[in-house]
Amino acid sequence: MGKDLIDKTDQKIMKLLQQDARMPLAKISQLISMSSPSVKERITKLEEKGIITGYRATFDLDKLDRGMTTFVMLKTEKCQRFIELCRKSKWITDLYRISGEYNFLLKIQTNSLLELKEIQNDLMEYGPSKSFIGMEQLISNQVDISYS
Amino acid sequence: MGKDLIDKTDQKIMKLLQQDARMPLAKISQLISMSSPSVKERITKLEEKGIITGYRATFDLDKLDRGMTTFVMLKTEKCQRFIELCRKSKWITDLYRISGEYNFLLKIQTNSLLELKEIQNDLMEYGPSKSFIGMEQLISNQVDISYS
DNA sequence: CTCCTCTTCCTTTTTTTATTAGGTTTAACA
DNA sequence: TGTTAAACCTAATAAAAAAAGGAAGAGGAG
Repeated sequence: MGKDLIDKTDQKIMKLLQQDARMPLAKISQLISMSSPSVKERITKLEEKGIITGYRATFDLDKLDRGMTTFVMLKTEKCQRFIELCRKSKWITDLYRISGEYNFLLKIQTNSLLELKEIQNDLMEYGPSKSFIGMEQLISNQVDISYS
Repeated sequence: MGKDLIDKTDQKIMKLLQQDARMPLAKISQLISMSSPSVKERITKLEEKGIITGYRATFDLDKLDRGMTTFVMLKTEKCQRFIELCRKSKWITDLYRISGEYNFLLKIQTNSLLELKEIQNDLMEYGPSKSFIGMEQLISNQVDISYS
């Protein structure tokens, strides 16, 4: 039925699109030695199969006054309400349900401790939590495509 | 000197490009009621200012046999060597230096516990660590652009 | 084996999109 | 008040994407 195999060529295309989602077909086709209609056909198939899920611009969070990263682990029983709160929050960029002592792991991007304090206040009522300030991002969402 | 102000229009453009980095200028220009050369000019400036840092394709990690997410917090004194190891690792997609009891926070994407076990072995020699399995990603890198 | 079908790729043509050129308006400021 | 710079526009040109049509090869069924 659903054979989602991707070959070496697909991998190369995906790698290029991961680096630059707006790279023209002509350039991709040149880099991997394949005609641009064929490249396009492969990309379309990868999209249809749901392997490529989208294309996003990335921003410099410092320049958007969101340079401060904080991770929070939190334990709560009011899960649905908590998730809603996170979705509405302008500062929470990532939310995971996790195993272990805590239920959730949040990534928060704020300008300063001021906003962070406000968020912490909101979170407090949901249960105990632990926070870590992110000092430096050394690797950022680098998915290695080779052999999948 | 470097006034990095972005206005309402820039925000709208950025929001659209965050949703779909490959949206044609014509569509953006229609959605925000501005001519496409003007839209292009703004995008170019946002890139030049370093506010827009890139465009990336996103993938379904399940379909790439990388569906399992694990977070590891680790304390080590061999920082440089540890960072090198992480950079070389095919499975580690994110690495942060953090404050507190642990030095580093890693995000690991594997197929199964098997690969995870191998990684844990490698990590062990660097120092004590704590792991959490990510059960579900509820919010994924959603940066709210409004008022920056 | 041989015909059929499906996939993948190609080249060529057409359509769409991006870029450039040139000009208008407005605001800031000497 | 004249000058400059920024931001926008329209129109023309250049570039890229999409569509059309077809060839080559792999695998299955008779």
